[in-house]
This record gives sequence, C-alpha cells and structure tokens, in this order.
Amino acid sequence: MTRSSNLIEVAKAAGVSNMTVSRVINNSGNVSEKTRQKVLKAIKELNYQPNLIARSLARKKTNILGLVVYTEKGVHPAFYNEIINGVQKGASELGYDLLVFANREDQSYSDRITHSSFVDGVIFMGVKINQHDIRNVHEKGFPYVFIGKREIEGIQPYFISPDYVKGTRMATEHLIELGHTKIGFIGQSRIIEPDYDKLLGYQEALFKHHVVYNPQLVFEESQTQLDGYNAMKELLKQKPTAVIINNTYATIGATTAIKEAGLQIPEDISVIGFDDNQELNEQFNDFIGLELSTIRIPKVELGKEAAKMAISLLEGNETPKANFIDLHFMKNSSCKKL
Amino acid sequence: MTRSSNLIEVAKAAGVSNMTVSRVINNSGNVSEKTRQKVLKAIKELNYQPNLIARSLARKKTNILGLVVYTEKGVHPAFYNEIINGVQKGASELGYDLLVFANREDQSYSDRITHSSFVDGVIFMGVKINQHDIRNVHEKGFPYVFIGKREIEGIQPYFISPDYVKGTRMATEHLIELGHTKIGFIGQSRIIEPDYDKLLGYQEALFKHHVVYNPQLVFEESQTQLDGYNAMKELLKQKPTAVIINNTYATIGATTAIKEAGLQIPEDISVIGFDDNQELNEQFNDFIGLELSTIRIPKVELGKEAAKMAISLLEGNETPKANFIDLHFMKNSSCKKL
DNA sequence: AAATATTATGTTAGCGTTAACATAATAATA
DNA sequence: TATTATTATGTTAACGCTAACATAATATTT
Repeated sequence: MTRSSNLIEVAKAAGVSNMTVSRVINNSGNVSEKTRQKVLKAIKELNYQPNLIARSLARKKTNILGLVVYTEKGVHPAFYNEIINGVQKGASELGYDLLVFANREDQSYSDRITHSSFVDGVIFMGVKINQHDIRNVHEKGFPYVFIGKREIEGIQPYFISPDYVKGTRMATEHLIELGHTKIGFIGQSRIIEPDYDKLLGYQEALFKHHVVYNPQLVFEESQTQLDGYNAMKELLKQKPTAVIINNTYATIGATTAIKEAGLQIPEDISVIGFDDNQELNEQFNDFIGLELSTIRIPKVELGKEAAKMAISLLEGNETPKANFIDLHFMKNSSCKKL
Repeated sequence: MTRSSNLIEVAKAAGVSNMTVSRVINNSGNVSEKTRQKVLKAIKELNYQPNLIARSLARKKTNILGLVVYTEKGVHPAFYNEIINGVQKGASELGYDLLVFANREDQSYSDRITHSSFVDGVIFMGVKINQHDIRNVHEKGFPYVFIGKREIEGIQPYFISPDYVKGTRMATEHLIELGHTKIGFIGQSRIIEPDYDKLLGYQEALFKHHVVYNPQLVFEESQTQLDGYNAMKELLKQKPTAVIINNTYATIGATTAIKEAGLQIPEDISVIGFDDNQELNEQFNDFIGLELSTIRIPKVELGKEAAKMAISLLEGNETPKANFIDLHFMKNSSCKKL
C-alpha cells in the first residue's frame, strides 16, 4: 500500500514549522494568508491527510460518537436504521463520526466503550438495554444519552423520546372531532413503554372530550399481522367506527380482517396506524390502494437531536435532561367524518 | 469523568518496566509466571485497560475493519443487517472491531477510509457502490473486498457472493424432480446481478433436464407486492404448476393473486420464494398458515466469510480472489409432487 | 521614535503504546 | 567450571499529532 505523508513532511515541503501546518489544517490560531497558501499547496502536492489516530491521541479526544443498538425481534430493523441515519447526520454536522455497536445479541459494550478511548460519548438505543452497561457508564461519569424515555434502577439518564402520549392524543382527538366516539385501540401493553404511552394519549383525548373509556374497545399488545388480525376480528364485534393500531404489522393484519368482514375503509371504519416501518407501510398502501392515515415518528430528526444532545453533553455544555420530539399526524384518506 | 490509568502506572505499581506490562497484556514474548501474576494483579487493582488509540498509533494498525454499506430503496435493510451481523462476528473472531459506514446516501467514503488510518481494510456492500470509492482504494492498493460478485470498469475485485445460480438451479431441479415442467419465474432482470443469476440457474436446470424454456413463463423484475401480484395474475393465465419468485415482497403479492384466483398452495400450484427478508417471511407464513419453501441465503455465514477474507487480505496472506457461498433450499410445505 | 499590543511563527514535550535493540538472569551444554 | 544458549527484563526512540509556551515580526499607540 502506498504510504501517506505526514505533517512534518508537509512542513518541510512548505518551509514552515509543524505547528504552522497544524494551524492550517485545523483553521486555528493566526496564519498569514501567504504561508497558508504555501502550506495548502504542499498539502495538495503531497496528498496529505491528517492521521486521525495521532490527532486523537494528542487531543485525548476522538471526535467519535458511539451508538449502541440493542437489537431484538419484533422491533423492525428499519425503524432503527432511520434513527441511526439521523444520528449519523447530526453527528456529522457537528464534526463527529459515528461508531455503531450493534448486531451482537445480549452483549455488553460499555467496558470497551469507556476504556478503549475510541468514543467520546455514547447513545443507547433499543428496548433491551443492557443494565450493566448503564450502571457502568453512569458510575464512570462517561457521557451518555438514551433514545427512548426511561428510568433504570433509580438512574435518571439524559434521554430523548418521541412524544407518544401527545401524538396519540392528537390522533384520537382528530377522530373525536370527526364525530367518532366508538374508537378501538389495538396495542395495549404494560411492559413496552411506547405502547403504554400510546394508550395513555388515547385515554387523555377521550377524557378531555368527555368520551367514556370503554375497555372492551382496547386490545392487548400486538406485534404481528396475526395479532392485529385476531384483535380486529374481536373488535369488530363491538362495531367501532374507528380504530387506532400501534404497529405496522398489526395494521396490515387488522386491515385484512376489516376487508374480510366486507367493510370499507374509511366508509365503514376509520383507521389510524403508526408508521414504524415506512417501507412496509408504503408497500402496503400501494397494494391496498389506500393511503393510511398514520402517526409518524420523525426518526431522522429524533436521531439528529440525540446526536446533538450527546455531543452537547460530552463537550461539557449545559444540556437539558429530557427532550421530547413531537410526532406528526399524517392526515391521509383512511379517516372519514361520521 | 474518572481518568483511567495507563501502562506506566501499572508498571510502577507492579515494580516492573513498561515493556513487561506490554508483554503481559499482549501475551507476547517471554514473561515469567511470577511477574505475570504481579502485573495482572496491578492491572486488576488499577482497573487498567489499554488505550487502543495509542496502541494503534504505535502499531500503525487499528485492528478495525471497515464496512461500507451503500443503502438504497428496494433492498430491505434487514437483508444487510444480518450480513453486517455476520461480518461483525467474523471480524470479532479474528480480533478485529468493525466500523460501519452507512446511511449516508450517495456519499463517498474512501478518502476518509484510506487516509484517516482508522481502518486496516474495507468491505463494500450494496448495489449502488460508489465508483470513485472503488477506483480510489484500488489505486492506493488499500485492501478491500466486495460482497456481491462484480467487475467494475476493468477492475476485478476480491469478492464473495451467494451462489444464486446454483441455488436457483437446485430449487428448479427440485420442482422438475417433483414432475413440474410448467414452472413460472417472476423476477427477471438484466440489471440486478443476483436476479440475473437466479434466472440463469433456472435456465440451467431446465436445460439439464431437457425442459423447453418458455419465455412466456418468465416475468420482469419485481420488487414490490404489487409487482408480484400483477406478474402472478398474468402468469396464471399460462396455467403453471409451479412458480419461483425472486423476492419476499413479490412473493406476498403473488400469493395473494393465487388465493384470489381460488387456487391452493401447494395443491394447485407449488411456490418457491427467496428469504431475503426473514422476519417478513415468518410473519407472512404465520399469517397465511403455510410454510413457504424458500431459497435461503446464509447471510450470517456470508458476512463472516467476507470478514475472514478481508482480514486475510489485509494481513498479507494469500487469498483467493473469488468466493461463492452455497444457498440453502428450505424444503417446506409449499411444493407438491405432480 | 520608543513603548506597547498584536499577529505570526517556532520549539519542545507529551499523548500511551510498541518495535527494536540492549542487557541481565537463568538454564543447558561442553 | 567456563561457555554458550535461552529466557526474562529493561531502555530508548519512535508513531504523528497538538498543547503550551516562547519568540520573532509586524502594527498600533503614545
């Protein structure tokens, strides 16, 4: 492999000292325009690029942000991918690279992260976050941020989270404003925080508009097409005029059940889903020839904000502990006025 | 943040020289058992972990493998994710970490990769690989490996690829052995290499068994449910007894068309798909109550092998230029003897 | 013009590790 | 026991960069 030149060679070629070159490549300190040009010329001629490893060692800072993704079944990879995309962008805008630790089930990363000196700070994402990791970074005072709101064993992390409560509340209110009162909800959960929050938003909206909460319209957590299908079949017995479904797969199943029952969307029943899997959502819309109204999580923005938050933290700036991101309600063609 | 100790502090604590500590942590050279224990004790007491940045600078080697994923629509993220998982594992087994560059559309990575000194070698994956990147690493003699077979502008890369030709040939032969001769093929493409190869395998099997190739049974590239649905509707006019579909989404669409036509799988028609998206596949199987026979790409193995290949290359070992991975035919319940 | 401020450049040491060589201690051989 | 091989340890100088300080060259003020 062709060896790349170093800063000292550039300095020699330009007839200046190493520090002058350093100042030029870092745009720091004062360098006269004349010398700057000389140095830039030498850099170009030698095809020089700074050695990031050496720089990191000298600065005691890598400008690399770590992102740990605890993958699991059920939550679609695409969901994470978009967020990762956003984190990447946010980090990049602030001059950071991203090192993603993922795809290793149930593994602990924090020792490597806090010790290896490869990352300046870390973002944790995923449902099954390794407890040891949290405790470890926390005790070491290593800068970390959560994506997803939580509180673990008394530790209050810096976190950023989609505002599921508000998002679902707004969607439900939309249905209520259209005249619906018999609104089904598929996806209750006492374990999964986002699903829990969604139900909460649903309930808040009902309460605010004096619609009586009817537990018979609410169905257990659903992750798969089959779950959604079965839940919807049961729900239809209650003759709801609208339904909110917590998950793309379940929405597909539920929609199938609606079709099988000979009902039309939105004529006979209004449907609102969540776009946790946008690709699948689009595919599905395309297939059934309908634009489902969805509650959209701005995943890229979420990731960006997470990166900014983590970097603010690791750079020692004052950083708010909690950060909620608004969801967007996509008012498409699957809801109708009663 | 709590500062972590360094090698010299460990050396002092153990009453030995820095090199002795270095030898202990690297398991290299000769160290007497007595001193080794002393050093290990000091390491434990000081909670020491080597600084990887410093080590990389000294060794001029990071033991980090780069993986560039050129993402795009159409190919499901989950597909890549499993491969990444495999690369991670393979790298890990050989003492390497993985730095994934991805999620930045149409971006060129190679300058950063070849210059930053952060990675020792790189794997490229994805359909729309950046031409400049290839040329760049190639000209610099930087070690690189492709996932997916190709030849770009006269450059013959080291590559690893699923053997789509063989896999599809075997699946087709299976159908022929079951007595099928009117076998449809959905997913022809002259652009996408894997799809091209799949058709080739299909044709080879027909040829080998003296079944006449009928272009009317072959349909254009299909990526979406709708594509698969439409293609299948057309294909059914030819009354095929079996069909091979190149893609999970298309398979779902095609299956829907079969059902709508009032046909049963496998009684009326045998179906073989590809499991490029295993999660969706499972969900779908679950939903239609059928275990689709699929041609499975061993993605984790593929990734592992890619890592081994790249590392072998960058360590200067003799490495074969091409490496084909066998596909697995999952003989489930969607094929029937004629 | 002298004194001071400002800008431009240079020098040196150190970041934490390992490579390369040097030396000391022990074991094996003559 | 002296000589040689082997094993165990140490010393020093990189790796390529930047921080911190020092100095030189200008520009600005009095």
